[in-house]
Amino acid sequence: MQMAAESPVTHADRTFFQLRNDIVEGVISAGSKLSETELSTKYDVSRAVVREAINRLTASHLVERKANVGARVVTLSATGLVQLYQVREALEGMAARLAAENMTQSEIDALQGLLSDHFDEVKSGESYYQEAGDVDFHYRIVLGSKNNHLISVLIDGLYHLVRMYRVQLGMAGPRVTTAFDEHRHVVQAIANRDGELAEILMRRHILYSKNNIERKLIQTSKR
Amino acid sequence: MQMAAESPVTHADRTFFQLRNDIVEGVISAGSKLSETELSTKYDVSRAVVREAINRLTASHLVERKANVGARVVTLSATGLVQLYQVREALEGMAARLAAENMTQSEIDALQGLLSDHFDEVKSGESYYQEAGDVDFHYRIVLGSKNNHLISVLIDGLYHLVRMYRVQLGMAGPRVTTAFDEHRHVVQAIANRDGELAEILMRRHILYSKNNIERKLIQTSKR
DNA sequence: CAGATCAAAATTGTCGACAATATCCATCAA
DNA sequence: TTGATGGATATTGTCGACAATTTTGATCTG
Repeated sequence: MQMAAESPVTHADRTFFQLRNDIVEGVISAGSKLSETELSTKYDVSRAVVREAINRLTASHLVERKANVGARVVTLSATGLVQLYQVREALEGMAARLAAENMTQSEIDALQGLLSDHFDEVKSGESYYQEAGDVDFHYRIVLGSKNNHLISVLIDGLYHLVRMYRVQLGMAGPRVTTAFDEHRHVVQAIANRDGELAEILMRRHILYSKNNIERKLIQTSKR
Repeated sequence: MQMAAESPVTHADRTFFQLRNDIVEGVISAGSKLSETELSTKYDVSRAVVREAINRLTASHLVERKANVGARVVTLSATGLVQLYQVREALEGMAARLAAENMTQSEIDALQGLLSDHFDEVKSGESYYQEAGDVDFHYRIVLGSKNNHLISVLIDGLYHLVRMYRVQLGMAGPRVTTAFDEHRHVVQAIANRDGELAEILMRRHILYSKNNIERKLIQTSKR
């Protein structure tokens, strides 16, 4: 999937992408303060562009800002994770419903092709699956909804937070084969143009997914 | 309802609120270009604060920005309206479900009180209802979800766009009494702590609501 | 020692100037 | 007339300096 390469055109763009990546990957740790001057020397740009980058991150819910005080990276928590997945369930459920109505036949074919590629990987045991494959699957369906609001809220916003949770909790986990089956059923419903079923299956898939990552979170906090 | 008075603390805040209001109310017309210098003289602040205000509006989907070109107020369209309501259906449906689980008993009591006040108004024929009452109803349920993502996406984001459509299409319309009944049923489900039903009813309410406003849009475009 | 007070230091907010880019418009060639 | 070219104009992007606010921490007081 030619992942709509986000190419920075302005300094603020570039700084925004770098900063976002550093936050998601944990290079800048969750809950830490973002000093404008410090970051401006680190990324070698003026404070103004750092400010703009931070403002954009605030819009993605990766950073919280208080007037006259400054910005902090969000802190990860169990309740935060649950709330995030509740929103995902609602939005991606709707996305699956709309995808069933709006995806072109060739897009559906491509989606099925993607799935059988994954199947081969899983069978031959390579399968790190989760990260690359799962993301790709969800992206295609969200884009297939053809709903701009849905697309931007999820892809520009929530997904980065989801990834932040995954990365920082060290998700490589199992859940490969069962998730694969769930994906297969969703695609089947979309291919049948059954939006109602696609929504139900997608919501359930995300619910399971939440339970899985939540279990990890609890394990981690016990250690 | 003590509507969490958004009080501007910084110039950028104030400019953001003013600009947002001017856009929603149609003082600055849909689709028009936002010149930074022009606005900075109009609101009597520097270009930097105008830029920040515009960036925030971009995050709320009220304006669109292109690098090195500038920002424009979004244009309203039938498909845009449909897409907006699809997202509302998903998010507010989930909000109603969560509200049924998470609202305190006193919050539910207050919500029922609000409804019977509205009932008196409707019966005595005052009833402009739609704007004030409807907004209040939806706000309470979204807040009752206790889900921060849901709250911010809807209240800081989509609702302003919804209002923009309503204002600019001159919605004062009928649909008062039937909407009232729909509200009543949703509240009943929440009072019964039946999240599943609350979600279904809320989704249907929003669907009807969309059909109603869509009809107006078609009428308007015919004129 | 706990808490209040206040000046110093650090950080964010705002501004005007300059640089980089896009847009406009007159000129020219086919 | 149409379309291309290139320079003038206007607009956005970036910067460093100053203003306003918060935070720090040293001193004083009970």
